[in-house]
Amino acid sequence: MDSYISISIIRMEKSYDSNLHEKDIYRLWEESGFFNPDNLPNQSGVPYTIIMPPPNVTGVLHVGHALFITIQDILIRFNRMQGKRTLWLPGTDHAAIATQSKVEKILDKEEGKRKQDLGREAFLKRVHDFAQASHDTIVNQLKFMGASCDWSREAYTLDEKRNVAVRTAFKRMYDMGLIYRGNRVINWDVKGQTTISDDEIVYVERPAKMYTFRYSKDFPIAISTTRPETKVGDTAVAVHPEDKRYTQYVGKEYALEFCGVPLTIKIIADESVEKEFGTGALGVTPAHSTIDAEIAERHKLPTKQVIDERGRIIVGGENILNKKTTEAREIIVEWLKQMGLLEKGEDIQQNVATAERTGGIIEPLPKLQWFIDVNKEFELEKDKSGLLPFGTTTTNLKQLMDLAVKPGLIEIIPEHFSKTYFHWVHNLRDWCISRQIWYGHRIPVWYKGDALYCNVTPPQDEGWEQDPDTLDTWFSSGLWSFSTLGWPDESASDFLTYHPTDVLETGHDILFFWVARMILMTTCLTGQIPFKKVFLHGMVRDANRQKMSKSKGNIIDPLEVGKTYGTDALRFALVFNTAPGTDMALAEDKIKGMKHFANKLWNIARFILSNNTNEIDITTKPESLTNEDSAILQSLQETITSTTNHIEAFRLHEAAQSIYQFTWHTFADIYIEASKAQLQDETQKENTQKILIYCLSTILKLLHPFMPFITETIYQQLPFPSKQKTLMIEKWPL
RNA sequence: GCGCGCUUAGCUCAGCUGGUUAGAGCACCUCGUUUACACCGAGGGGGUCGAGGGUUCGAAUCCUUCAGCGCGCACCA
Repeated sequence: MDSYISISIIRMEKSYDSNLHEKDIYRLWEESGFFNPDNLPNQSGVPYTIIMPPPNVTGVLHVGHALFITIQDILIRFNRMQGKRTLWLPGTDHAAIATQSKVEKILDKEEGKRKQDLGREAFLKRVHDFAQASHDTIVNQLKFMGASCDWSREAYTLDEKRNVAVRTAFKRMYDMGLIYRGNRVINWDVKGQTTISDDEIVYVERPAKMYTFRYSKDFPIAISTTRPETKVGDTAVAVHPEDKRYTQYVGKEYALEFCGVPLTIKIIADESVEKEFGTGALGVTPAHSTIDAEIAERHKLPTKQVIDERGRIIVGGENILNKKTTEAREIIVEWLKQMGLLEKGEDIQQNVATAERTGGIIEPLPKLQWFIDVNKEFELEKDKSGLLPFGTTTTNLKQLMDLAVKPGLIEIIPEHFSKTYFHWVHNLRDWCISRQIWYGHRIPVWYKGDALYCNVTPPQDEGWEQDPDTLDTWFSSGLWSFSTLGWPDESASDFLTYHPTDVLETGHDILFFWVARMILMTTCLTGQIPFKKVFLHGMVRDANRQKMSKSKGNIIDPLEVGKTYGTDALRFALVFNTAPGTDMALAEDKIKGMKHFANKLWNIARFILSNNTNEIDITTKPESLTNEDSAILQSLQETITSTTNHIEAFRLHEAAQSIYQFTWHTFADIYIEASKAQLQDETQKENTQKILIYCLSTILKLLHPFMPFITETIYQQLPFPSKQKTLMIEKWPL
């Protein structure tokens, strides 16, 4: 019986206990240096790059982060084992508005102070400290999840190198005429006291009242609105050109007094007006509606701002002056009633624009801001990726974004998301990039009187003042694929070696925010595509398909379940039975089931290693196979092929399924059971031992990208004298 | 209004270019402690693949209509 007991088994507990191994294993990997592609044995290998979507430094990682870490780590480990020079570059995102408002909240709650009480510099120090602490937590969590990223290249969207990239990008695009400063109607977040982009708006359905009235008794047309208070800023009434009810009035101008405010209203005809809506006549408020501003531009109408940044009325007599919009509304409605001008007040459902971050109402108002012009024609100097049709060099940003996504350039997976992408691109308007917040990249523009100076470095002479605004966080995120690789130094070896990157893996919810902006910035500034594939994952929901949120109490904390069931079990549960791009339901039971699988593997290894397989010469092939031997070897070969094909086609769920089924229900259930008899037969014993150990080591390799910790732990127990220092760089089986 | 997606076993979902009796995990039922594992093994029940129509030798898979659910974008005067 002695022969069944070996040294190996003594070092393997009866049931796999992840907490005994994971930390040591991660340290082993880090010390090996192989996270850094410069240290990989095969320096002539083809590069393979993923730049990590930087998590916001606003808190701790949630299970959604756990999902992206898992998916990217699988792709990275798979490609590394295939001998590629594999780089997974990690980083974190300063997330300007999100981080600043988080610190503002803490400041208010804990000290009852506002940021102005501290001043710009002291406040920024607070934000910086918060971001640093948050960053450290995130890094530890990434390591906990087993992320095999190259920490020596770690980047932060607001560090010095990225700042140089941002200033350079701004300067170049300014010189190309793609960045301009203009007074336009923007989305003003009254609560957050900043502009935001169109994509940061969330529409919330609310009940509202739609009023139908005339400006004055003499005015011939009634109009409808939910916002009577803005009507003090009207400069026209627009009707449809073919609306016979009103043709007689078109072109006429009326001077009148509306609630104490003198107005000059011109009646115009514009195609954009719907005859059927309301009275078929639209009161045009050029200063406080994007649509109206466009009409005003077409008809050369004057713009009159009547609401300011505090969301208060700035015209009129004491009755409305300085009042909040909602208060002014009531006053004006009351006035309309008294004057007998109000014809109707109906209850309707209305979509109100709110700011994604603060939840505050968006007040459209005119403001001098910085924009990226998406329609302006320019010369694309170096078209390295072959974006433009042969022979052409002029383009615009919208067209570039359109051209970049197609077979041979950028491929979006799942494919149907490319439709969503094109739809967004085609409807894109100029992107407002300046923000009135303190935390972020300061706009590299200085003013002295009427003079404006834009450059990467400040002007040398006295008296210049820098623009107080910062840039939209997505401006710097848009540079992420190349600002992390040494750009603006285009001869930097990382940039030359690893760009364009291979895969961008991220959630489909930030397709516009981020993916599209990266394509815009990268094609424009480098003439290259940023990545070859965009691999989108879905949202992680709870077992009942509900969104996870603190208030619902249904949050699964990756660290907590990782400690209970093992990180490998969590990782496997996240990809098992989950198709790309679709939302997934994650129940704790599922993770538990995957823990059982890990334990199964553990015991398979214990069984094999306790059968003296450490004395077996695995360099020679087994001979005279039994039926069971042939069957398992063939099945293993099929598993290798299908797993490889599935991963290459981004079907990680199928790959996981394939390994799971083979390991448990073919290898363990059938072959190991058969081997028990074969091991008793002296003529078959050695062959069987060889096959067992061969299958085990192959399973470890196939499974390693998915379950790196347990596979490495077992690998370290294998008897091969010729094995690699870590399983991480073993050769992927063929 | 425009667009996208989903509807397959009790639950959560796979099913890649149409091809043998439609799969997995969990749950359920029966039996079982044997060189690893009860976090296990052997066996089992359970689906007219949302509904109708069509293409095809053959459809969960392709086309079409409809219904329900979810999401995105736009409008919202």
